[in-house]
Amino acid sequence: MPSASSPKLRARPAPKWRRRAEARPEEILDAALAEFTARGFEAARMEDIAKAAGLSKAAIYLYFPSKAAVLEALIEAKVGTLAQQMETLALAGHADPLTAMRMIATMAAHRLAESSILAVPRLVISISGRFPEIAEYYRTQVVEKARGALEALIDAGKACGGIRAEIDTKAAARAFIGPILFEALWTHVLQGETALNDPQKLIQQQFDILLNGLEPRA
Amino acid sequence: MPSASSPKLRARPAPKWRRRAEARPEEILDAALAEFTARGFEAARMEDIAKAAGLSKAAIYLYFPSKAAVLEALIEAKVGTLAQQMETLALAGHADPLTAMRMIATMAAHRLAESSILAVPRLVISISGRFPEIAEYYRTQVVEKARGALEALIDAGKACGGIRAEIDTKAAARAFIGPILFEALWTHVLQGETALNDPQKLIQQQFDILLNGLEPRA
Amino acid sequence: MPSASSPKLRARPAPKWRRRAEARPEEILDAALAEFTARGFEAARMEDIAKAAGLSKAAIYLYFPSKAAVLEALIEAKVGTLAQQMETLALAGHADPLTAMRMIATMAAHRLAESSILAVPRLVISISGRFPEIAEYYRTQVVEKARGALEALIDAGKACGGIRAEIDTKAAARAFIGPILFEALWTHVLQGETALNDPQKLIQQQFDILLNGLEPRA
Amino acid sequence: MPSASSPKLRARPAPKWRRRAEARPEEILDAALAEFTARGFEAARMEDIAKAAGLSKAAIYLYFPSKAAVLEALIEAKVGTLAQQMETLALAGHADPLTAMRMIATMAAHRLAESSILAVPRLVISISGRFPEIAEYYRTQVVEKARGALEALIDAGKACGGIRAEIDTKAAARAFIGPILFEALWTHVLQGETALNDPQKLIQQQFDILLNGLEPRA
DNA sequence: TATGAATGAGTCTTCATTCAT
DNA sequence: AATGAATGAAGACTCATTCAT
Repeated sequence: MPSASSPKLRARPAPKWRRRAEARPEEILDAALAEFTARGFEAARMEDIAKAAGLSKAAIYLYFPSKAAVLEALIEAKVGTLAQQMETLALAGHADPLTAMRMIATMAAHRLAESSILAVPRLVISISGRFPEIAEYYRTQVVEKARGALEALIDAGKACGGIRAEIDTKAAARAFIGPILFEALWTHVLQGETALNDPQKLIQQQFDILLNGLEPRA
Repeated sequence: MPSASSPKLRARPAPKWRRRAEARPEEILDAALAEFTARGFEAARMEDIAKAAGLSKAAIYLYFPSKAAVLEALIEAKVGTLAQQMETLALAGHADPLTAMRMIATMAAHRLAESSILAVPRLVISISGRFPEIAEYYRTQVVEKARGALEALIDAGKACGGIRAEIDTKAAARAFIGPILFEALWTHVLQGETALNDPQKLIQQQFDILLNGLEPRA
Repeated sequence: MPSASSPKLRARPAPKWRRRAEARPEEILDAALAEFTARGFEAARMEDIAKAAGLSKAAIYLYFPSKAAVLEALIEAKVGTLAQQMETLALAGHADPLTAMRMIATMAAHRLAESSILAVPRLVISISGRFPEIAEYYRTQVVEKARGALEALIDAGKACGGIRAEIDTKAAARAFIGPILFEALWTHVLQGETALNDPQKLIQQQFDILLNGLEPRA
Repeated sequence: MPSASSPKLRARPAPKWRRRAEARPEEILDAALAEFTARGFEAARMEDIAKAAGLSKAAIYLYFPSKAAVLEALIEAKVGTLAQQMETLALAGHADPLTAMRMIATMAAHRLAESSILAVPRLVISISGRFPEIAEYYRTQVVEKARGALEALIDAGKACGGIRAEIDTKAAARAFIGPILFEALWTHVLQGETALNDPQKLIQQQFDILLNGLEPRA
């Protein structure tokens, strides 16, 4: 993460104390995520974050040098977990790529039903104007990795004949991810009625189209 | 799925002296959109909006009672143009639904290449936490309408045999919209390298998958 | 009235136009009195005064150079009427001073029942901190005149034997005015239950005490 | 009928650094009283109050949520002291009611000579239009209590024969309080020449009239 | 480590006042 | 004589951040 790239984000001086520094920061970040997504980065108040984390406002500054630093650390932390999960998943399924894709989609659909899962990407979208480096970081660390893994899967599918060879890999990845993403935004951001409450069926339908296409087969 | 390219999105150079008062609100909204998307709603300063619109800070309050009211009016105004465009488009193509869909997608891909097009939906996403009613308004007035129109098109396609009858309409709409939306977010929010600079090809590939599916035909 | 005594009150330049200047100003002053007493001088908005007077905000400035000038003119106007009324009254009754006093008190009690009557003195009290010259002007032009007239009456009463000669004139005036004033403040400012709704009785009781004293006569 | 001379009405020189937080609210209220009475509630600036109290503007908001809240707290605080003083005084003198009344009047006259004493009632009058509840609060907590105590005294006087039985108690109270109140307003609000600089004589004269009446005894 | 107290630098909002018409 | 439009200056209130303890 480009931690000092933003000119207003001073690098935090490696602190000497940081004793219980393993427990506290995480609590703070959790609280911050909640506040940031509820009210937006600017509108979120350090005091509320502190209260939610069970600290005093001033104590946050023992762990993070500024509000922006909290945001950065927050993204960084969430990204860590995510990225590796994805790679594992994708690598797991080179044997039978299509089955692997269906598993991935099912899992994704399940997790996207919980609204907290979308919190981070939503936050990233909302602050992307003010913190482009964070958006970029998220893209490279999360989305691009996931995309890469998915594309590898699709290539594997093409290799073993489950997927037509002439298909553009990027387009296929997009066709796979896009609908799920759309449903997630629709549900959690725009608060529309969701198809996510029956993930099994959602994925079933999606895969039918994805694999067989809209047109009737000859 | 986006939006009338307001030709005034860039604020015009502030004129030295007063002009027709009827133009003012629109100028203010254009300036506001620019500031809101650049910095976020909270971080945008009324003074900057005013300056960009060529007015004094206080003058904005002659037209809108508060910052939040500017936001609301902004969304409302943009939504107005959008919604009707969409319906027109969709209704236009019941004769040959599949061709119509391809046209719509091509047009969308073209327009999404301009980054200003995504400004409003992005703004909606970023403020959806603080102003859920606005998000809902946007959903019902824009997204739901567009979705409805598209679903009608798909139903027409099913009726005339161009689309398999057993396909779920909602899923098909999702499969159509999702990838385009994903590419737009990818490009403008996450700033990844875009496929949008060759919209023709993008749509070509997308439709190939959408119509024929990933699997080889028997 | 010390019209330019306050350094912040510029003397208004004798205007050339002032054509319908006889009707408008009075309407403005009436509206101003209402707003000033309802909200206080500072909190009263020129726009509300204008609206109440049936003009545009800007039009007030054709008649008065500033908000403070409106206040001054207002006091000046109200004082004019009051002062002469009082003198007339007092002079009228040198023949039978005690009867005259009773008449004055009765009339005062009647008029003080209307809450609008107290509006000006109340306003004077409330702005006395910020505009000491106005307070002084009011004292000299109204209260001192009234007091003078009343003291003359009391002196006349002493001369004709209706009032004990050894009584201090100022103290007698105070004893006469004070209770009425108190009742008025009590009623209109502090909103207590009033004795003013039976002015006849009020004055009866007051005069009994005033003339005969609290102690039993020998 | 006024009030405990708060010895801190003049703001103390602001100390360089923090002191006991418990003292702060009181300091703020003292400073606020000074500013409110000098300029009026609306015209008084929070910054000036803060400066006078030796704090920053923002610090006031640690203790009071708004300017109006400062006003309310101010009145409440001053009222607290006052009310109990009055009751004590009045109860003290049931043995010899007339002597007690003379003592009360003397004390009142003495205290009214200090201009700070009238500050609170004056403030109450000036804001009564905008904050009627405060005026009412002041009436019930202060004026009505004082009046009640005084009326009890007068009733006691009637019972022991020092005051004529047929006299209306309320009227007598008014006749007692009114002149003192008038002199106070006259002196401190209208800035007339005062009789208060010889309180002894003032009370002497007042009581002569009050007890014996204006008319010569037979 | 932790915090209560404090503040400087803003931001929205209001309003008396001006001016072109 | 009148006003719709505009603004400069000001004020209440907020909040990230600091500091003494």
